[in-house]
Amino acid sequence: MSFSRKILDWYEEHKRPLPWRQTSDPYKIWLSEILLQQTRVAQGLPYYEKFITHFPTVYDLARADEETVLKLWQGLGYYSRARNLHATARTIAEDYEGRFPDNHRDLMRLKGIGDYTASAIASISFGRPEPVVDGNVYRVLARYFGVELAIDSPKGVKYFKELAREVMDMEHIRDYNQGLMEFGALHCKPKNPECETCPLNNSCHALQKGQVSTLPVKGNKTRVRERFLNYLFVRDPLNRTLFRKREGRGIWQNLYEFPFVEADREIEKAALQKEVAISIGDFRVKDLVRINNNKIIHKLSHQHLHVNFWMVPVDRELPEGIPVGSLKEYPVPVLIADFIEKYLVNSNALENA
DNA sequence: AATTCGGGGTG
DNA sequence: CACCCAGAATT
Repeated sequence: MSFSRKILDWYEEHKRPLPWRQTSDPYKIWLSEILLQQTRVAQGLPYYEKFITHFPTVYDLARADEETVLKLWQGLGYYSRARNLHATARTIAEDYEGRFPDNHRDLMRLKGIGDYTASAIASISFGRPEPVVDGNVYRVLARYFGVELAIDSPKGVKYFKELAREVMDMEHIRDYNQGLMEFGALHCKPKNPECETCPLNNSCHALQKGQVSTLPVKGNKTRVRERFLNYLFVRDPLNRTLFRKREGRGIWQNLYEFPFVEADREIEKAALQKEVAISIGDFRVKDLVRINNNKIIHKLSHQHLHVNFWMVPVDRELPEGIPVGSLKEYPVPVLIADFIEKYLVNSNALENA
């Protein structure tokens, strides 16, 4: 039996009943694919339900404010996906009469849609014979065919894409593509793959050669940057505070946060007090008080954020102040959401600080 | 060709 | 702790 036939049979027996598998509506397929980029099904699933409920059609999403979209996306990470999702919804509504392109080339022109996602939508929604190559597919193909090229090298990317095209079943492309990914996610797992019960175990190259634990091969390892952030919870007599949209490049673009002082190392209270006196301008700043008792190290893929939150009481009303009670309405990074929840909602922790 | 975009689950 | 996740965009 062929490779693709075994994948299809396995999928028929083991597939999970996920909501985007009940339809071929390109809007829903597209939404699910954007949500699931670099994201596990279990983590993305509740967000899919939320988005479909709030935005049943692409027009509903196009009509929304970006801030509303970011708020719904809050907690999922890689927020450029949300911004691009919103931008593409508007493109589809305004320039495409609400209909998604039905082929790989035209899908690729839309923001947030790269080679993988274009192939996924073209095949799953429109039945086009396009192979998908995600992290799961890299693993299954590398092991089964014994490919030792690094999956994150240009040669590797090209080779795996061509290999995937050669072995796909274009007659059953919807189930084949989803089945191959599902097989990688549930059976041919990164660690402890279940080779004993694998339908491919009599012809898997890695299994015969003892390479299951060394394939696939990956090249670049990520370097982590250490950063030191001091967030300022400036509070005026009316319990208003300063809250700003994060602009420019870098993490958390267009999300909200408190003003902050960044240093190249852990900063002392006296030095910070000096900085704060400058940045708050002519406001009289009383004593700074560190709010968090324990060290906060917020870990991202490429950054370790060493964070302190400081109470900065000021003696008169802030013209740009926002009521503390309304902070929860803004889209914020998890780090800020956790702070608000811990110190500003269940608030007695703050009074003890 | 390398880096940089989050956050959470896993072993 | 390191690794991984239905990758894309930028440099």
